[in-house]
Amino acid sequence: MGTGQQRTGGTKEKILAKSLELFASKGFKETTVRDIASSIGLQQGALYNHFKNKDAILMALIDQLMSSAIVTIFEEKEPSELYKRGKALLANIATTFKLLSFDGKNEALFRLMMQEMYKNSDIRDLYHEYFYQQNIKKLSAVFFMMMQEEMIRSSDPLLLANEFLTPLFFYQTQVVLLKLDGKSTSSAVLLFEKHVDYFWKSIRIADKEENGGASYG
Amino acid sequence: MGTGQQRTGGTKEKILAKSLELFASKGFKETTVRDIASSIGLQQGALYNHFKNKDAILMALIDQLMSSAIVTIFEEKEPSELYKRGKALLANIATTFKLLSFDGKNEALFRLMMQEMYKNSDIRDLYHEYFYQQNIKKLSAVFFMMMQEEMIRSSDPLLLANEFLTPLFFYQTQVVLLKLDGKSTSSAVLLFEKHVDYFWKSIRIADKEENGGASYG
DNA sequence: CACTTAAATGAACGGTTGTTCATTTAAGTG
DNA sequence: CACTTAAATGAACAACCGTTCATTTAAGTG
Repeated sequence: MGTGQQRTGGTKEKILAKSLELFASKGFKETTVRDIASSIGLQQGALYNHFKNKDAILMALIDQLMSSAIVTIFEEKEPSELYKRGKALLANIATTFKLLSFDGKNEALFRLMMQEMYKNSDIRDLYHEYFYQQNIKKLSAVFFMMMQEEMIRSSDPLLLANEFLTPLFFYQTQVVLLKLDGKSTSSAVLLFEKHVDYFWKSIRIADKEENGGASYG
Repeated sequence: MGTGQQRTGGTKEKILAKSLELFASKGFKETTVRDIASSIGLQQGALYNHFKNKDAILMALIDQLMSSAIVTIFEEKEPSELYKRGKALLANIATTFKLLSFDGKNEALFRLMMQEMYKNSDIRDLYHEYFYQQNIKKLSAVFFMMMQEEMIRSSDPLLLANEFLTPLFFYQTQVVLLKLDGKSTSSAVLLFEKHVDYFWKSIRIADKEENGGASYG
């Protein structure tokens, strides 16, 4: 007894994966336990060997969301290291946002979060704390250091962080929505890079005109 | 016969108003016909004298959404008139966004749209066409004229329109979410105005230094 | 082999859902 | 007044929901 034998063929993981897909595309309430079970070739009752109830499946997915790539935009380094990379850091963040919209699992987690946020205060807190606040704070710390080093014009770091991340978040949403209808995402995708260029040009200290010249004249 | 006598005490409107409230806070599927009926002191069956079924209520609300203030950010004037107002126009748009988050009905329509967008392609189309595309196009026309008149630096008008509207949309969402938890919206609200200042400063042609000086030195 | 036990079955349960409908109520019309 | 008709009632229905459970299956262990 108590040897904790593992006999599972990964059913629990299958349940989570299929539930995520279904919750993301139909919504939590609209997805029935029978939907989930039949999507992996089981009877409804079998699910209750792996989860206490339907809500427990959602909670397990929320846990996944918290440690997912969605909420960890930055690499593991500290702001005091990150700021040195300048525009390349911003470009990297933008690319991360862009790729997340095209990774199946992250996209589903994103859609789940967006839909249930308005009903579920746990998801709302998670969105606020991890998805928004944490990234905003870290990025404003980066901008603060860039200002001290006179890489960028000095202004409100928190505002700058919002100005930079906010459009990325919006474009990410746009891409996800466009994909739902099978529409082209190319023009939305272009905006990711255009935003980085535009943003960096508007904040950098234009001493050296590092690459492209001024766009007017 | 056929005189079309109106005997109603506005029940149909009550149904729509209460349904909107309930759909926005609990979701469409989660709201029962009995919820709606009892919220206006009726029995469930009475609703079917006014709407064919539950879906018809949602569709009626979608029609309201289409003509609501949410999707008509601009005044009725043409871009060739609007552009002359310069920064004041942008400030006005930002204020409109801000106020919409505090108007009960518009806020509810917004929440309904955000929740059901991912499941309902009608709402998704409406969001894309009216809420996003229409405003983006009109604003880029305005920016284009501002460039021709050398009020602002010349660049991609479509990009500029996105750069301006996108943060406003995000802040609007933030305010709505914060209000759901009864949290303070003051710092989010501040960002509306900060954004206008920051944005205008970064695009205007800095010939005359119209008000605030450069922020570094 | 016998024994244990995680996992799957499938019927069954109580509750809730959207919807229907015969009936009643009450307001407008001549 | 009598007549018409929109609106409200409240019980009822069939379908569907999440969940339970006695039972079976099958894999690991000694």
